[in-house]
Amino acid sequence: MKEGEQKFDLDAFTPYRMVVLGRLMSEELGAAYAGEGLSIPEWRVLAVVSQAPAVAARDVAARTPMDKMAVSRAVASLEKKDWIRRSPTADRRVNALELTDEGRAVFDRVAKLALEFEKRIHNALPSGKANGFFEALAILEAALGDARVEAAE
Amino acid sequence: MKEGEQKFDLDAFTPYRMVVLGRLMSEELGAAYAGEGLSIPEWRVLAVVSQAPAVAARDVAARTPMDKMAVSRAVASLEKKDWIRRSPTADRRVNALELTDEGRAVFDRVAKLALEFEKRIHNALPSGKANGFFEALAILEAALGDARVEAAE
DNA sequence: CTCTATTAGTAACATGTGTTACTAACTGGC
DNA sequence: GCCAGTTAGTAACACATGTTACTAATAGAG
Repeated sequence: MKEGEQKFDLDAFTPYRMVVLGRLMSEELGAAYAGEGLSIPEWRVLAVVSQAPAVAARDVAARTPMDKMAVSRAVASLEKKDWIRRSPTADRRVNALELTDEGRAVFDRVAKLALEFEKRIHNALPSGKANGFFEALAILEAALGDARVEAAE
Repeated sequence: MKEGEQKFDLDAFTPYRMVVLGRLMSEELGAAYAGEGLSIPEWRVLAVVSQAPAVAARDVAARTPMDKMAVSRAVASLEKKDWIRRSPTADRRVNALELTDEGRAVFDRVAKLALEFEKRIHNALPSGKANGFFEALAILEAALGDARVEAAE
């Protein structure tokens, strides 16, 4: 190796590994999503709306890594399938979002598969390692999230 | 909660957290990539080619989560910028890929930033936690990768 | 040799995603 | 009340990405 040349092993690079692993997981789950005709943004919207009744689109954007445009698209698509209902609120710019019965049924089926998958992940990790892993995840989320907020100010 | 309704907290869902965290990291690094006019696929190609002299595009595809079309596009773009050179081989379908001097220089600068970022990640994790985290990553990669290969057979 | 099956790479199309800019609606100061 | 500034949501555009199908080249069976 000449002077100044960087040695670099992509396989040992953490951001790369995180992205690839996240992608592997998404692909696994893709079967569950796609089987119900759900995209990932749509699934995220359903997940947020299922927890809080009558949320607004902006709340979904605040609770997920989607911008308001992505939420808008997902909601429009979900409404077309009659899985979500929009109703007017006092603030006429805002629509309250709710699951329809059918939307709730779809969400329940996918959530069931998602929870099974989550269990598989936990089982794959030897007991004792799992806790450390999730703690480390939280630490990194906090470290990077903070850095990002600071940079935006 | 009515009968059969799933309780589901997106923030505690590991695939979601992995994807979001990977994305946060990519955004951090985006400054480094974009500062040099590099996209992520291009960066991956540079990283693979920097390690092995005269690899073929198919090898890049085999070593990364990119399909051959993604590699083709990244290589075409890198060649236009004169950061990669293609030379013919005995098999006339295949081109041997190599970094140009300028390509090597760009790669070295970005790799330097990437390694600094990697160090930041390690420093963010309390000593003792870091090893467990990377071991857990490897376990999950193996578990999911295998499942995926099986499914494809 | 030669004919079929496979492989490397790309073109063309469809789809998804990010970005900017806009409209309608609201808020708060005056 | 009224106007400047802000917010919710969407439209329109550019760009990136995935998918399918194709071409050229090679390998391998017979």
